[in-house]
Amino acid sequence: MKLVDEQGIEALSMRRLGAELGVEAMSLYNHIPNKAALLEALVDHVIAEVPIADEALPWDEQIREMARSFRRLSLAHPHIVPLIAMRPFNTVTALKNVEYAFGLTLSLGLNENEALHVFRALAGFATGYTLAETGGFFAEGTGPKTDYTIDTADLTSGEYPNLMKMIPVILSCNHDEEFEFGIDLFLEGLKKKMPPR
Amino acid sequence: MKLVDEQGIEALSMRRLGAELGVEAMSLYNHIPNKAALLEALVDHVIAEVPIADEALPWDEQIREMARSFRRLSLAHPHIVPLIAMRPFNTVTALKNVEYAFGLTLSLGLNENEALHVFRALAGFATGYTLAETGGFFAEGTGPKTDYTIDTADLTSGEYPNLMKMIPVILSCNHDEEFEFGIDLFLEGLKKKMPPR
DNA sequence: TACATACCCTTACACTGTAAGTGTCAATGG
DNA sequence: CCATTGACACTTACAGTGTAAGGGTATGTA
Repeated sequence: MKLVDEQGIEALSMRRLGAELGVEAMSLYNHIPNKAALLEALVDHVIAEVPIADEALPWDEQIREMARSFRRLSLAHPHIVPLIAMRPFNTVTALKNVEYAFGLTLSLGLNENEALHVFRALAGFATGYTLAETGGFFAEGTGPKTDYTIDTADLTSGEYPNLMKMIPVILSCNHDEEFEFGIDLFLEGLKKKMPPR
Repeated sequence: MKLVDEQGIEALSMRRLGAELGVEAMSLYNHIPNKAALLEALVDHVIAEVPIADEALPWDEQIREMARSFRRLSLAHPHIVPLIAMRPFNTVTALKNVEYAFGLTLSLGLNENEALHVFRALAGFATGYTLAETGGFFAEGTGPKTDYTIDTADLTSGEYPNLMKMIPVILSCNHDEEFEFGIDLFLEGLKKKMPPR
């Protein structure tokens, strides 16, 4: 984890990890079946840190807390976020969070199908947003520059008036606030779909 | 693209692509600077197919259409979805879609900051959901099986009552409908945040 | 004393992206 | 008409990857 956090995911090779541990690469195979399992363990380790929200809180505040925790821990290990986003939440540790989340959505009075939809919509937003954030949003210039890449400096022509108008807020945007805004949209929509209690 | 669609992203190596084209691997470098540019071109090619919605439609229907188109084309090239989700939308072709989307959100009467939030929330949901869908949702069994992976058959103990209750709907869930439900939540929340016109 | 287990090692293989250099056509300009 | 150029292909080579195969040794158990 230290290796990945400090040097990125492509720095994690069996030989390099071995060297870090003062051991040959092949010795690692006495502890892990293969590299895929190693990556899965990394994901599991991050997910394991996501705490269950305080069940005494109002349900919407619980949802907020879960999303915040997920994002906070993702941002703490940005190089692992693509791995997290790509794998289904079916690791040992993620199970307790899924169980909790289903309990929460079911308690809202929705039927099972709708409860599942709500969970997946929120999980989709949280992973998608965080993935984009760690990968570098459009026009923030953190992404890799290639032949196909556009630089904001190239947009001086009048072809993209709306985009030009947005550049200042893109550069000054507060991501914490933006993430909360996204959750707001969801929760407001959800409250409208919920049966009265 | 054909190679990736048929055999997965890891089947795309310079040598294999060369062989497919009846050419040596190094000859490809006369046309592309490096492999990263090749991948970026693939992403760009998919995004290029996402059509701008009919501007005569109501604004919420335009948003729906854009999200649907993005998902439809993503599902047509599932192995490329992780690449799409990881890169910022700053390729040449994606630019016109971003410009259009900003025009749409700005036209809702929101200020620029909020318009950006709305765009990113929707984009985050669409990419996150589609990524999860192509990667295999939890408990649908399409993900890779490793030591850390849970199988639904292992859940017979009473530790996860909510999860057990959800298994049937997880297996029978209609993803088209679910995606629409997610957009619903967003749009309902958005309508509540919008200034009256 | 015998055996099993845990853990490390070395060697080897097939594969990766790509730097460097060479060869060969077709088109262009003097 | 010939020289030069550029596009495009080739070969060779290098450092790096995951991991299969097999061998060594120290510890704990029967």
